This record gives sequence, C-alpha cells and structure tokens, in this order.
Amino acid sequence: MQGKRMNAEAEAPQVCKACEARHGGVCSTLSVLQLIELNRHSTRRRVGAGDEVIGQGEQISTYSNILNGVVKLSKMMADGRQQIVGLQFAPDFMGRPFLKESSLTAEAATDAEICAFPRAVIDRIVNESPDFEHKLHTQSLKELDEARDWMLTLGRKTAQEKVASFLYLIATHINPMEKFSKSFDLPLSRADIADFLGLTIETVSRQMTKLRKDGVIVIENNRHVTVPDAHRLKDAAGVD
Amino acid sequence: MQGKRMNAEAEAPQVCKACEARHGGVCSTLSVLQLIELNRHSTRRRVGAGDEVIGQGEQISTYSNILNGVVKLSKMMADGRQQIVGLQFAPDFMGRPFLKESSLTAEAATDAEICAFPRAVIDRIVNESPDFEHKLHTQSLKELDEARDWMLTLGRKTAQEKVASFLYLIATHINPMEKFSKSFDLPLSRADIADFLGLTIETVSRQMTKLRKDGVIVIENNRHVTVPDAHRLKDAAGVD
DNA sequence: CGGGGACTTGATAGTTTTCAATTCAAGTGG
DNA sequence: CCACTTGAATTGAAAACTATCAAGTCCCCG
Repeated sequence: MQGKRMNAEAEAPQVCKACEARHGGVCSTLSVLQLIELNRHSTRRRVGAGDEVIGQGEQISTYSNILNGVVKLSKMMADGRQQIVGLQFAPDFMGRPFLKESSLTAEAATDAEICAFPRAVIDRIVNESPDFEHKLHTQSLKELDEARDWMLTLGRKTAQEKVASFLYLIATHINPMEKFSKSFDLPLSRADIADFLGLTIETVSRQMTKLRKDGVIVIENNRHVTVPDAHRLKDAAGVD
Repeated sequence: MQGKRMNAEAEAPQVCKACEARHGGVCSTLSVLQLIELNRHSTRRRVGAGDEVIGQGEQISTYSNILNGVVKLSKMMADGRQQIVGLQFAPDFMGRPFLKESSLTAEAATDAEICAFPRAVIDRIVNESPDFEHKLHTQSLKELDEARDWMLTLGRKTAQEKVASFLYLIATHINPMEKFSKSFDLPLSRADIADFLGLTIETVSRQMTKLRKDGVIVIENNRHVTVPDAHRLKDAAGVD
C-alpha cells in the first residue's frame, strides 16, 4: 500500500464511483484504467425538460449515459406528424453506434442529467474491448425487444389499451429500484403521450378519464398517478 | 502449392462457398477454420410457406441464416390479435442471442431455405470472435432502425400511406441485387399485409385498389406488382 | 369443370379524429 | 390580494376514417 502505484490498483474516478450508470450501465464493463480514460473526456451535463440532446439528421458527435430523468426518442414526418419511438431511463446508454447521422431526435422529457462522451473515445473503446461491445449489443437487443412490443401496441390495441399500456410501461420503468411503482409522476405531457401512442391529445385525455372513472387509476394534478391494483392495469393494457 | 496443408490454406466448405449468406451475412466475418467448424454442425433446410421456424414462448435451440425467401416475425395477443413486427430477407441472421426463450414467432412467408446452427455453437463463436459479435450487433442495430421506422408507419400514417409504405419496403428489399425492384411478387398474403400494417384485410384490399386506380401500381394475378414510377410510390408512402 | 381459398366490393356500424368551447392551475402584474 | 394571461387538459358535437358484416368474384388446383 505504501505509495505503490501499479495500474491494477489505480482508483476509479470519484464521479464514476457514485454514478448510477455504473450499476447496470455500460460503464460497468470497463476496467479502472478505461474508466479513467473515458472520464477524462466525459462531461456531466444537466438538461431541462424539452431540451434537445440530438436532432434528427444531425451529425453524431457524442454518446451519453442517462444518469437520471427520462429522454424521449422521436421521429418526425415532413408534414409535422410525430411518433415517439422509445423512452430511455437511467442507466441507459444513448446513441447509435456506427452511424454518422442520427435518424431520430432525442429530447429530454423531464429534467435530466447525462454524462456525455465524445464519439471518438467510445468508438475506440468499442474496438479495444469486446466486453464493452457486448454490453452495447445487449442493450440494443433490449431496445429491439421493447420496440417490437410497442409495435404490437401501436398496430393492434385499442385507444383504451394503448393508454393503459403506457401507464403500465411507466409504472414498471420509472423507478429502477422497483418492479412496479404504485404511485408516480408521469414523465410525459398529454401531447407526448399521444405522440407515443399514435393518438391525439383528446383521445388520450378521454381514455385517462375513463380509466379513472373505472377505478383503475387515481389522478391528482394531471400528472400524478396512483395504481391501486397492478393486475387491473395489466388487464386493461391487454398484456398476457 | 504442392499438397501443403497448412491451416491458413484450408478450404472453406463447399456449401459455404456458394452460400448467399456469406456475402454480407454474418458468416462473412468467420475464418475458414471457424467456417469449417460451424459447417460441421449446420443443417441446410427447406421450409414451405406458412411453416413455423420457431414459436413464441419456445426454447431457442437453433439460430439460422436465411438463404432465400422471406420470413415474418410476429407477435400474438391472448385473444388472437396478431402483429407482424419484422420481415427478414436473405442473408439475414435469425434468432435472438442471449435469450433462452423466443418472444416472437418466426414463420416462413414464402418458401425459403435456411441454414440452421445449434445454439451452443453460435454462442461459443460469439465468445471467441469479437468480429462475429460485431456483425451481429450491426444487424441488431439495423433491425432496431427498421423497427423504429415502422413504428412511425404504424402510429402516424393513414391506411393509404401504410399500404404504399409496405409496397415501398418490399420493392427495396425483395431483391438484394437491386436498390429498387420495379416489378415483383408480393411475399405476403393480404392477411399478412394486414397484420404487418395493423389494418384489416378489407382495408388493405381497398387501398391496393385505390393505388391501382390512381396508376401508382399495376397488379396482375393479385400477387404480382409493377411500379411504373418509384417516386410516386415513395410520395404515396409519405417517405421524406 | 367444379370446389375452395384468396381477394374484392358494398353497406353499415363503431372508433377515433377534428374542431370548438370550456375548465383548470399557475404565474404575472397592477 | 385579486384580476388577468397563458398553456395544458378536459369535454362536447360532428366529421372522417377504418372495422365489421355480408355478398360476390377471381383464380388456382385437382
């Protein structure tokens, strides 16, 4: 211990030690040395709800980890119609490896904190470290599974089931510590929920009201939702 | 040359040499030795239209390469509603790495040929060969991009645009040699198209008729489609 | 040539959207 | 502290789109 400075005993950067993304995030596969290297180039950043992290068609210059908050990924058509194609929660990795240009827009849905890395550094680590690519691959596959689940929701469910599916998704993702949160603030506005479900604001509102009147959920202040019975919500969502 | 038999000069298996999947498929990253090893355990198989390759909820015991034909990936709800969440063309790799159970059904849409590998062999090669995992990762990302594009179609496009989008997708994927095929046989029945677009058979039929009457497409014998002007189809699909 | 599945077409019903008005909550400034 | 403004959300009525139900037609195949 006396001043020995072997590489193997180097310490992880202070900010990483306390970082939510290390537990389950992509950084968890990195060696202490890689962590130090990556940390040297990373910038922790706070973004406000509504801020754009990257725009559809822009050059991809950085990737990021989400430390807390919710980020929405969306696509827009030429005439303005919009579809949210994914939500990302801590400790998700954000960015599309191996592509120069982003095919979607990433925008903070809530206030959020992210840890941003220059593209070049990540690309190098991917080449050097198979474990790191494996971790990214695993997350890509998870996102693909989620996207396909959502395709079933978009294509085949009724408005009622769609809204219930959305609430179920949030209840199961908003708090990484819980399997199902019985009470939570919605991270999305009615307009965003509509864009996620392929509905209009009015239809979302009507179906929320119906779920409330049916006793499946309790709503306070428009944004706070309580779910007395997870099974009833799951049934309403049409989930097996 | 005189009878030298060094490993580096071993020959790729005869079947692999002629294999479509080697050109652009995952096998293209393998060394000759790995190819020999993989080939020892692979079985080439012909499946008829409608045959199930793997079922939702089943154990995943094999992965496969598609050599020719089209395979549809679909999800079903408890009450029978169904959604096709992806189409795979040669030389796509089929299977969900790192998961024991399939979350979807893979079924041949047309007669097809596939090259099947036992799960264990692939899993080992993934561990040994970072290039192979990289190739799988790349394909996963491509599928994720396609899934998200389709989410926009499912959530925000009209029936007319959906059908045009489907035809555009087929025209750009049915023949790996062409960027856009002006004439092709539809690999899916009207029922399958409906399940892919989140519509009913009748609506698909009506929109096909409308596109035909508008001169965007020519239909012969129900299954054969000709597209006189790719731009008109693209516009009808609402693609930027 | 007949049977049967796949596809089309028509009429009607149902769901979701659109348009419009209203309520609500939270700030802002007098 | 109370109007007033503003943006978000709810509610209502009418319109539009897609699904459903019900015949037909076409085409492949024996």
